[in-house]
Amino acid sequence: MSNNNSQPLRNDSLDLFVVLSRSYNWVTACTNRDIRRHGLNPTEFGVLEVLFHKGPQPLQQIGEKILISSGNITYVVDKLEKKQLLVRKPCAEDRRVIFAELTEKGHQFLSEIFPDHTKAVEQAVSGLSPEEKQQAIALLKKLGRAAQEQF
Amino acid sequence: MSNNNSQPLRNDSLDLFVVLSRSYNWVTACTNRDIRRHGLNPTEFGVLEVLFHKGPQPLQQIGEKILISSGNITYVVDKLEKKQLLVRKPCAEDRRVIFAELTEKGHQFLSEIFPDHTKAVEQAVSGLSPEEKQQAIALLKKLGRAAQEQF
DNA sequence: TTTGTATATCTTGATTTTGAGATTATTACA
DNA sequence: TGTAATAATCTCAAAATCAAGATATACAAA
Repeated sequence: MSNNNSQPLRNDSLDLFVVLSRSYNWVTACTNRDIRRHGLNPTEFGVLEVLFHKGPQPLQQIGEKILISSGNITYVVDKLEKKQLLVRKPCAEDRRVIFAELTEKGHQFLSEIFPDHTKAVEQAVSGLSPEEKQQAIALLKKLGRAAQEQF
Repeated sequence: MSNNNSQPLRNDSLDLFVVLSRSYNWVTACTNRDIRRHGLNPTEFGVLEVLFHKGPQPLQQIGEKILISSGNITYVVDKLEKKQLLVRKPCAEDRRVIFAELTEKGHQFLSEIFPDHTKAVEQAVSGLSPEEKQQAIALLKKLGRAAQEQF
C-alpha cells in the first residue's frame, strides 16, 4: 500500500496548484499595487505594455496576449483612447483590422513609469536567488506549455 | 561590462514574472473549465472548497483565504445559500461573526465533483514529473512567501 | 460572380468584483 | 460606567468582465 499510514493523503499536483495560485496572487498583488499608483488598472497596463514593447498591434492580438475577451478589449481601448494614451488606426490592407498605437503622450508615460514597474516586479520576486529564478523559469515554462496544450 | 553584446537586455525577474503569469493563466484556464462544467464559477467553487476542507468558517476568513473583497463574499455566499449548498450560522460568542457551513446537499455535491476536479488539476499540471513538481513547489513557496512579506 | 465560411471588431445585457460607507457588535481604557 | 477604537458584515453604486450576437470584411470554392 502506498498510503497505509495516518498522514492525510497528499497529492503533489494539488499541492503544486495551490502553491502556484498563492504565489501568483501575492506577486501580482505587489505589482498591481504599483500599477494602480500610476492611475491604471492591470488590464490597462497590460495593453499599454504590449504596445510599448511590440509596437502597434491589432486589437485582437492584444487580447490574445493578455487573455481578455473581445468585448473587454473594446472597452479598455476606448478608455485608453479617451485618456489619449493610444489611438486606433485602421489597417489599410485588411479593413476588418484595427491597430492600437501608442500616442506620443502614451509612449512618454510608459517610459516614465516602466522603470518603477520593473523595480516593483524585481521586489516582488526578490525571494529567489538568480539561480533559483532560472530554475523556476524553466519549470514554469514547461508547466505552462503543457497546460496550454491541454486546453 | 555585463551587457556589451547585441542581445536585448535580459532581466531574470521580468522573465520570471511573465512566465509565472502565463503558467498560472493556462493552468487555471484548464481547472476553471472543469469548474464551469459543474455550474459554478471559480469564486463559488473556492468558497465551497474552503468549507469542504476546513469545515464551517467565518465569512471574513473565507474572503481572506481566497482573496476577495467583503462585498464579494456577501454576494457569493448569498448565491450559494440560494442554491442551498451552504447556510449562514450566526456565531454565539461574537455576534458580529457569521459562519458559513455546507448543507448536506452542499457536502454531497462537493463529494461528487471533487474527484473530477482533482483529475482536472492533475491533468493541468501534468507537464512536470513528480520530482519537478517537488522542485516547483519549493521554489513557488519561497517566492510566494517573500512576495507576501513585501506586501 | 455568387455563395458560403471565417475573421475582426463592436454592441448589448448580464454577471462579477470592487470600494466606500453604513450598521452592529466587541474591546480597551479613561 | 461611558467613550473611542476596532472589527465583521452588509449595502450600494460604479467599474470590470464576459458571452452571445450583430456588423462588416476577407477569402475560397463553386
